[in-house]
Amino acid sequence: MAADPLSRVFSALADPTRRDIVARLAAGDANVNELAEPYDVTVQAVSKHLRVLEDAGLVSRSREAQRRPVHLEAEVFDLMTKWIERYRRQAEERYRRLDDLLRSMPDDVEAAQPPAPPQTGAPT
Amino acid sequence: MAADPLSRVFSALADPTRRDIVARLAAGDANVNELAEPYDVTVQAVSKHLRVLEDAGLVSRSREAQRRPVHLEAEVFDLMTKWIERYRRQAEERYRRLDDLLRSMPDDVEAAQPPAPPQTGAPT
DNA sequence: CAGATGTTCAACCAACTGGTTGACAACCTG
DNA sequence: CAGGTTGTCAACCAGTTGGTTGAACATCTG
Repeated sequence: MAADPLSRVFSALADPTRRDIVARLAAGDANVNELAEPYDVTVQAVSKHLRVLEDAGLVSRSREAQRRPVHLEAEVFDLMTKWIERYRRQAEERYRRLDDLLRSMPDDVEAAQPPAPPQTGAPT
Repeated sequence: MAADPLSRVFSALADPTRRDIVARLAAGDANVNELAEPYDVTVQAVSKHLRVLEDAGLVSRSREAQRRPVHLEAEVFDLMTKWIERYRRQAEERYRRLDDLLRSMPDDVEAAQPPAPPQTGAPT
């Protein structure tokens, strides 16, 4: 269970059952049995799914008698959206600039090799 | 390789190497050897990573002599952001309403069981 | 045509995943 | 306390994943 936070979150949401659980938790907290009910798997399997979501920081579990209400922690979503938006924007920006460049070029140079778009600096 | 599109995208980005490749492609197209260079794995391994990214619709590969330039397809990002935003918003909305409710309650009812927050309807 | 270069395919392997069953811990309730 | 409810832990299993090596394919260049 090492893996960086971002990998854990993406990985956790890569499973449809897990995404569905998140979707349902967005409507309100629930305990394990309730969550497991609609799926055609054992409660243990759902318990495992919840562990994965918890390790990813997507949910938290409190204690309430025998029950363990599961609560969605929406903040972690930001981690993903930030990552995604960063590179989406960068790609779009690059696209725009390439476009401008092409538009400003004389008509007969079409076959020339496309000059590497000016790097703006983009680490990791 | 069945899996729904959303699972494929999340799954593809769950790997740090793959995320790094996407990050670098945001700065401009590149071919397999170039992409493989910084990592401590064989070119074949990177080729496999690219296949995963391609299956997820995150990149496309054209042909250019022996080379196969890889291009980032940023549109698929929308699929994720839409999913994320939907439930993030819903969770925040629920939170806000619960907050209002608590604020409007008489002081001495604290110990009462929290009424299930009014479901607004949230499928799948 | 004979290389060199760039990329993929095929077979294999260790590690991880999502599922199972069975036992057990924790807690309310009769 | 006995027994039901709720949830987790442990061991196991089949399938997937990320990596390897070795061979093959495709294309430019001498």
